[in-house]
Amino acid sequence: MSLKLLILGLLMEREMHPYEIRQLVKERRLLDFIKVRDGSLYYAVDQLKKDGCIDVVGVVKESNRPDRTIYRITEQGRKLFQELLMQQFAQNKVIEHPLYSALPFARYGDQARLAELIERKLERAEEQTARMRTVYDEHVGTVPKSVLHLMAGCYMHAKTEARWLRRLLRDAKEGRLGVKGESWDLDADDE
Amino acid sequence: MSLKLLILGLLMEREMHPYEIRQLVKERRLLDFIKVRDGSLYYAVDQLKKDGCIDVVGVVKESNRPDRTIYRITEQGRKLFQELLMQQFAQNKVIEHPLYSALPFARYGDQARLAELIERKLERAEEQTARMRTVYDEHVGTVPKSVLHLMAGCYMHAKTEARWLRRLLRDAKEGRLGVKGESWDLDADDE
DNA sequence: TGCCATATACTCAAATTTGAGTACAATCAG
DNA sequence: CTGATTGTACTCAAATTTGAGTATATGGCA
Repeated sequence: MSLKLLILGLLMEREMHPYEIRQLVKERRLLDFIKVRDGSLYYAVDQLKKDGCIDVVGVVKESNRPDRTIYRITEQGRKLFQELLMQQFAQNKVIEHPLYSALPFARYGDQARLAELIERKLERAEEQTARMRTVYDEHVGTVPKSVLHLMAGCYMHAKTEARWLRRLLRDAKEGRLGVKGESWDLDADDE
Repeated sequence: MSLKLLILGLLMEREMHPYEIRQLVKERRLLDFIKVRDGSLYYAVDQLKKDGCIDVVGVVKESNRPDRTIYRITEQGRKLFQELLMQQFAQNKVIEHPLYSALPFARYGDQARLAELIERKLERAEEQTARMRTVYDEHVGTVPKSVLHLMAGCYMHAKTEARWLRRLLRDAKEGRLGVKGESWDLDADDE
């Protein structure tokens, strides 16, 4: 599981408590690319502990803040880390877009309303494209190239989505979603 | 949940039993875009029944085949369908690539091995691009345009992934993943 | 005829994710 | 100085997904 990889990866750098992991993920802009819910985080940490991949180093009681349990990665954990890293690179599952399950039934919905929703999605995708571009530009030269690739990938995918939605919107606006249609040029860059 | 949308959408056409839904999804090539595990399918059907969105029409006992429970969509179900459809178009979550959680830690792994894995991923992405292109071409003129858009989206995303991986592979092969690197042209179409 | 693979039609426990809630502290505007 | 918001650090039940298993039947091949 990718969250375990994330936790172990950060613990390779130094000992941490779960909340600190959360903070670090945010700080490094990884939150823009990887979702981390509190529940999953603490669950994953518990699993890792149970499997002997991380150890409790100690509990810090700072005056009147809640206790913070600090963890360290073990030898076992380093092994799992390597496995998960390779696994993540080895697995080959096709990414699924939420619209994929909706599009086949688009003709049953109110066309005008759908066009509106698609328009909003397009706006978001364009914002996302711009944001990812900025994040990328801001990190050039300061982070390892693999991280740059991560940001680049996010930008490219966002841009592709925008391009996709732009055409979808055109057809939606003209109420063509339900009719059998001819081909268009999938590779054209018609922005 | 998108699986419920799928089930209700197919039941809009006619009454069916769960296994038939599975078959239909396969037949229409939707399986290429949407994953449907048996467990989830039967679970979702149970939920829909419990919520009164579908009714049991009857159980067919064909000689010595297992019984097939046939379901029909209810008025309630049609309402939920509309809701889910709109929800699916309205939701705006960024797609997450499995590599996103691995790339930040790529420098801790064996570089040669990673390059190999990336190469394999690239091959798969190229195959997927070609397959999706074929699926698209095969369906032009015979399916509603929204379905064509679905296939087009899948093709475009696969193509983008291949373009992304191609550059990643170049850096991985030269062991540059761990070093701080300069910018490259994200929009170039260097195939 | 015997054997194996595949198709049919599910079931189920275990793992994981989700989403909301808890409890206290600090900070800041009015 | 008071009330509202935000930050810290988790907890937990319920929903969902996963992956494997079950049981029967059919078709093909040797």
